[in-house]
Amino acid sequence: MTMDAPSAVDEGGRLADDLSFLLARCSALSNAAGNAAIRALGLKVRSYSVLALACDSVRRSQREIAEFLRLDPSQVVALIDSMQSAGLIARDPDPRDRRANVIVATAPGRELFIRARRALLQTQDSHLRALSRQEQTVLRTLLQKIAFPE
Amino acid sequence: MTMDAPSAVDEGGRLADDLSFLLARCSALSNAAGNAAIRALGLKVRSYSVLALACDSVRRSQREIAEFLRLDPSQVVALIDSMQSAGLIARDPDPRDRRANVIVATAPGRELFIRARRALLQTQDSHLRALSRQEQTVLRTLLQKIAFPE
DNA sequence: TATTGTTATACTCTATAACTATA
DNA sequence: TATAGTTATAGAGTATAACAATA
Repeated sequence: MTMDAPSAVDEGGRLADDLSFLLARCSALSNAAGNAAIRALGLKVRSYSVLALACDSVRRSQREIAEFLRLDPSQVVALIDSMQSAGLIARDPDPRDRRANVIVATAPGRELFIRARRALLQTQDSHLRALSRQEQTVLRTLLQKIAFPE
Repeated sequence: MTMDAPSAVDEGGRLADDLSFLLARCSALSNAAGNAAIRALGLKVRSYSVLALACDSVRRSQREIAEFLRLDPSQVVALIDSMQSAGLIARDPDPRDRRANVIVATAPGRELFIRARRALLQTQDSHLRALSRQEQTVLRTLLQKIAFPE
């Protein structure tokens, strides 16, 4: 019993203890910092993510990119359009399924990705400086369990 | 050296290992599940968060709510308007600063909050079932360090 | 029949600037 | 001068349905 006993509604209901709220706030902070970090490169966190997948050795269709980034496939069309216009990625027809396009990064796209990744890592380090390396590893493992459940 | 050695770009650059991406994806999943869980109550995660703060024993101004939820103050106006029309919260003029409103929940608002919190906890339990209780506690602590740095 | 990419559309959310009344 | 709340508005993001080509 403290002097400032929380009300009945407060007990266990504090927003600051709510995992969903914390995820939302951390994600918003991270997204804002990330956008600022790569704005000079003409990228946002969203387009950077597409670029990262296009650089990955796993070749992915637009559909797979949409699922991975939790976007509607129709949204991915516009994203890919603009990045293709900018010469960062290309639509590679899938010979095994003529409906599908595999999204691959161009050489300039890969160079930009590497620069953007470097810029993001620097701000992440300053933004996540509240966590030790070990804590960051623990956080990564826990988030991956939620993000990609078996 | 595995048979499927990652490309040079892949090394250390996999999106699935990126804390910012993981935060975004977890937040998106959590937000979608949360919205579905309380849709029948006429709430979304956003309005639920406002309601939770209005129920808190700490009396907050619109400005403080905006900062806490990482929203622009102008967005909070519309949110509060609709929730006030629904009779869930009230604008309580701050006698010490006649510019400011303190946002407080009405009795129906508190009842709805309790029901919504119950609904959310149930889906959280199913959504976060990938984590043990102990892991959830660790995750909460780590996220709080990022969300509210000293 | 079902799926991939696409288009179109409407809706919500977000960001910005400006205004008022207070401080 | 600066701040709390408000208004207006343009832009970005989101959700939905429908379509052609292909499976």
